[in-house]
Order: sequence, then structure tokens, then C-alpha cells
Amino acid sequence: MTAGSGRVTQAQVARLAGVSQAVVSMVLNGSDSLRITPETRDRVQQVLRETGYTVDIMGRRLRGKSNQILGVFTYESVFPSGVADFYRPFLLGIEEEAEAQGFDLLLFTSGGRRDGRRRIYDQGTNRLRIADGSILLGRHNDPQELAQLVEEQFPFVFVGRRESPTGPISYVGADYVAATREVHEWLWGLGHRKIGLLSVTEENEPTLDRRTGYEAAARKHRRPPLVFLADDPALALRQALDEGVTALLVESSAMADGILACAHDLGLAVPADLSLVVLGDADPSQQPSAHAVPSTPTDWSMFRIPRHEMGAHAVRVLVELLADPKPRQLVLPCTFHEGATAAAPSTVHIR
Amino acid sequence: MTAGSGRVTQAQVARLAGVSQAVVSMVLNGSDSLRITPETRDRVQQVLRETGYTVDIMGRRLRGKSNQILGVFTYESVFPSGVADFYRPFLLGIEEEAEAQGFDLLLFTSGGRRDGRRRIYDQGTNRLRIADGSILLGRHNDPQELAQLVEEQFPFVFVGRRESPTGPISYVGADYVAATREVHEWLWGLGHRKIGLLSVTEENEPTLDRRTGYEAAARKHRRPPLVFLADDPALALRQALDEGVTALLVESSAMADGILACAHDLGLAVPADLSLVVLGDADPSQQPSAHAVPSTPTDWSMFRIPRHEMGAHAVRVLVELLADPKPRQLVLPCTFHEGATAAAPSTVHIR
DNA sequence: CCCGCGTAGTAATTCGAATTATCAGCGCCG
DNA sequence: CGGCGCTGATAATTCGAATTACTACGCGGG
Repeated sequence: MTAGSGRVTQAQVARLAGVSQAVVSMVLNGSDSLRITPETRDRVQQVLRETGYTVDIMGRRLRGKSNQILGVFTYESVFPSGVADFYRPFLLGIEEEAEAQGFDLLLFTSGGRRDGRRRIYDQGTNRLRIADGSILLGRHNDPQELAQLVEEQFPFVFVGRRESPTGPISYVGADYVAATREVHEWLWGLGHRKIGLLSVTEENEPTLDRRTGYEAAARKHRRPPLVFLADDPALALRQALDEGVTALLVESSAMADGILACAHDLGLAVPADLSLVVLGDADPSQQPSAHAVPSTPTDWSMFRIPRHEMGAHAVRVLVELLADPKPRQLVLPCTFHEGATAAAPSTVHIR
Repeated sequence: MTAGSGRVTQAQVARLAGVSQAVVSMVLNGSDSLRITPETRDRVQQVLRETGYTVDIMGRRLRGKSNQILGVFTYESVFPSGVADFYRPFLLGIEEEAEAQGFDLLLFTSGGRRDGRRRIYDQGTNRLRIADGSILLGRHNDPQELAQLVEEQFPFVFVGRRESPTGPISYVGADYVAATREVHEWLWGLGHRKIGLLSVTEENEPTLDRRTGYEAAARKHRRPPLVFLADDPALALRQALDEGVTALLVESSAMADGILACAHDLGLAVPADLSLVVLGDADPSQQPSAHAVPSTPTDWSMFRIPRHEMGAHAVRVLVELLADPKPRQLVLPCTFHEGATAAAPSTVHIR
């Protein structure tokens, strides 16, 4: 029965019920325990029902000093098309946990782009601040922007391990160190004695973690680390074979595809002559979900990054961060998938 | 150099700059045209930059101002898992267009669920009002909530045609009427003379539109409509065959799968003995993107719903709506995919 | 010399809800 | 009969930003 103006306020309800606005608020919030007569309460509730009153969330949250909104900033597009469907598991976890924690999600899509990349600081101001806190994800992040965020003491959590010289950053990452070590251990157990690491040249945190895990495992077995840095798969494979490796840890599945092709060109059988393990399924060219593989359905031996859990935990950590602004770091274990590209070395290769 | 206590307000900026809060507001909103000295303005802007001030969206909207934020409300989860990847094309279009228009997107995930479904009005609150306007999507919507939204005169656009008895609703839909008519026309051109429609029992807008298109086409060719309503595919197929149909328009691909199986059981070849056309790819069990089909890779004859475009246009319509609150409706054409389940009827069946 | 006017701000109000301080009325006790 | 304590409600304030109403100041013209 509301008039055309569209919205009923507590004040209007109060006037209709012949009470003050405060009473309406009290009735609504159940703080009417001993303060309000049953008759008054009933009268107010009657009017509330008749008018179809709904709480204006703006007023409520203005007083609460928090808007119950978590920002989600991605350096690339959130809803990806094509096969590069990298973010979805993260976002699924984020959405689920945000729903569980009672927060809305604000996707920062407005800022426009500079050099084809999104930026946090647009015109010198930090859009992220309109949310209570923010989750950041994306591989192409800008260290400078992160440093600035840290300095501003804005509550944020990075999905994926990130370090900054300016101070500790809260993040939820995957334990690449342990996962890589375990893969090495598994190959060792199969009988491999020359296990190489094929790494990318660019040095970001995930790459460094994999190298750390690899080197720890190699040290444990008193073997010299065999690390190959190359952008050209043919060259890298040749180097590795010259060293006599029987198993190769490959950082990305894109790179692994190249290696596999080269191995076939050289007449090598995988895994009979050479075992290949991919360190993570993080690469966009690899489909995480079970339903399909684009072109070559190679059943890679690899470990899987717990993307869904990382997203969910990022939300949880951020909510904790809002209550207590002490930075926290969290790494989650990866799960190993045995696959079909790694096996015990053929006896020919074992001296 | 903000203090740890969280957000910076205009009042704090004003104190630091030695001016009143009103001046800060004026500087921010450019109404400083002739009112404020360049020196004062520079001083304020200096402090604004130093403190990293950003507006409190709650305060702004309480006052009735816009925040350049569009809400996105989905009745189901936004980032779907498994094969039911229904929303993504819509959301991709929404995100792209929001970025182009300079809006951020607010996903309403906070309210939790009642009877496993999300609600706009949760605990008597309409959270949508945080955003300047909202895009709604999802098949399981609640007419009551829509009516309430209309009454509140809140600007929103539904993705998919929706009607409400309380007043006109803005929407961006797909033209099922025309698409169904064209499919009928195409089959007629192939020589089919008994073309049936297999419809679902539940009567929502898309279903009604398909029926309208079908009946229009049948009327044009002076044929009685052959509509079959059945949840059991075997029964529906038998009814249709009894009527002598040679082509069947099937509403959802899930239903089509059932019909196809039954047809095979009866020893019928598709499309030789029976042509099947699916009216849309809207069903979750059908993969929209090119890269894979879950189990049976049936190349259905069907029309495709322009989901990406619908999302993008919904944003555009919503932005128009914000400028001028006159409701608007828009339907976009579907594209036809010939596929392999429909062809000219075999001569045996033509008398 | 003083009114009028333009300038450059400031004070005060508004939005809706929550909360605190306050107040009116009543019964009871000294 | 006055004051205390309790009840049930109201007035006032708060949150942050935008806007309107207002004011202090200076200058020029009559």
C-alpha cells in the first residue's frame, strides 16, 4: 500500500503507528525485550507489514562503519573466454566463501587499462578502498602498486605467494616447494637417479619455489642439481639428455608440450625412455576441469594446484585480517596426479 | 600516511587542510568552479592524495548519489562448477561492457540462501540498493520479489524476458518467437509437413515464446498445431509418431537426449526417419563453448542463444535506465546452427 | 559614510537507521 | 507530601557526503 514515491522509512512507519522512529528501530531489532509494551510492539509490527517496509541497507551499514563488501581485483579479465579459463576455480572458491561469510563481492572492472593491463591506482587514488578489504589475483601484478598498498595498510590478500621489499604481504599460496620435492622423491623411488628441472627464465615466486623444492630434494640425495633454463624446448631437451637425465620436471604444461614433441622427433618414447612431470596445472593451456582437453589429450603426470581451496581460504584470511590487521601467510598442499608421462626408467638407461 | 583506524573521511581531510568538510566535498565534485581559490583547492587536493581518501559509497548513496557500481544478482551461483556452465557467456558480456562503460560490478553473494535459493530481499533488506542499478539473471526467480523491486522503482534489467503483473519490467531477451518460427520455416522448406513441438509442462516466458513462434508458423501454413506436453520422452515420442510427425521441435537438449534414445529404441534413424531440432542451447547439460561436449557429442540442429550479446546489452540498457527511468525491452536474434539431426524427410514418409 | 554586492568560504541540514541520553509518569517508601 | 526508582517511550546524536543557507570581508558607488 505504499505511495508512488517507492520507499517506506522507519520515520514514516513511526508516524503511522503514532510512535517515534526509535521505537520502530527497537521493534525491528528485538531490543524490545523489556522496553516496549506488547500493544505498542504489535501496533508497530502491524504497520510494518501493511507498508511493506524494508530496511535500507545504506543507513544500517553507514552506522556499522563496514559495508560488508570484499573487493576482488584481477589483473586480467574475470570471466575468461576460450581455453584460458584459469581463474574460475579461484573465483568459485571466493564466491562460495564470501556467501558463507555474508559478504558481497565487488569486481573492479572500471579502472580502465594502461598498457593493456588493469591497475589498482587510477588517477592516484586507490579504488580498492571502497570495499572493506580486497582479494588480489593475477600473474601480471605490479610490485610498485603492491608496495603502495602495503604502505597504506589497506587490508588485502593475494592469491598466490607474493613478497614485497616494503613489508610482509598476506597471501594464500600453493606449496610448490613441498609438491616439487615430493615429485622428485617419487621419481627417485621409481629408480631415477638423474632428475632434471626445466625452468622458465623469468623469476617470479612460483618459479623460485619450484627451484627451492627441487634443490632441497637433490641435496637430500647428494646429487648435483640439474637445472636447465631455456626458452627453446629443443635446446633444453638436448642439454638435459647430454647430462644423462632420465626424468625431467617441467614447469609449465605449455613447455611440456614442446618437450614432448621434441622427444618424439628424437625417437624417444615417453615415459619409457624419458619421464616427464609437469609442476602444476596452472597454465592456461591446460584445462583444469575434467570434461575436456583441447587438442592433444596428454595425460600428464603432474601435481594439481588447489585453486578452489585457495580462493576460499583467501576470503577467510581476509575476513580475519579485517578483525586483526596482522599479516598472515598460508600455503596449501598440492595433490599429485600420477598420469601417464612418468614411470620407472627402462633398464637400458640404468647402468 | 593513514592511521591504522581504517578509512579516511572528508572531515579528517578537511581538518588536515584547515578547511571545512563542505570545501572538500566541493573540490571533489568539481563544483569549485568559481567558489574556491586555486590555492585552497590545491591544498585540499594535496591532502586528498596524501591520505589516499576515497568516497564512502554508503554515505554517497544514502544521500542518493551514484557510485558507478552496477549490481549483478543471480539466483544461482555465479561461478559455476561442472558442466552446468550456463552463466559464463552472459557474465563475460556483462563484464566487458561494464569495463567499457566504466562501471564496477557488485556481486550479491552475502544474503545466504533460503530453500537453497538466493533472495533479493533478505531479512527485510534490499541489498541491491547499494549499487546504482542491477542486472538480474537466473531461471528460478521469484515473481513477488520482482513485483517489490518494481514498486520500489529500483532500476534493474532482467537478462531474459520477464513479465510482471505489477508493471513493465526492463529486460534483454532472446527472440525465441522468431527463432522458433524460422526453424519451423526451414523444416517446411525441407519438405516436412507434420512438424510437432515438444514442450515442457512448466510455463515460463521462454516456453510460451517458443509456443507462440511455433503456432504462428503453423497457422501461416494452415496446419493444426501439434503440441506435445510430456515429461516422459517415450510417451511424448509415441504421441508424436501417432500423429504422423516427421520433424519435432524439442525445447531443451536434455529432453532431446531422451527423445533421441527412445527413437533409437524404436529403430528410427535420425534424421532419416525423424528430424529433431533443439530450440536453443540454453540447457546446462549442453556446452556452449566450442571446446568439448561431455558424453554424447551429438551435433544437434538448433539455434543458439546470443548470451554474450545479451549480457553486454543488459549493461547498456541498465546504463540508459539510470539516465532515464523509462522501462525498455530488447530482444536479440538467435543464430541458427544446421547440425546433423534434421534433414529432408525420407520419401517413404511422404505420401 | 554607508549600503549593496560579490567573493570565499563556513555552519547547518539532509539522507535512514541505530543508539544513547533524556524525560514523563506512576507507585512506593520515608 | 516529596523524592527515589522504575517503566516506557521520546529527543538527540551518530555515521559520511552533498547541498543549501548563511556570514565575514572587502570594495565601489551614491
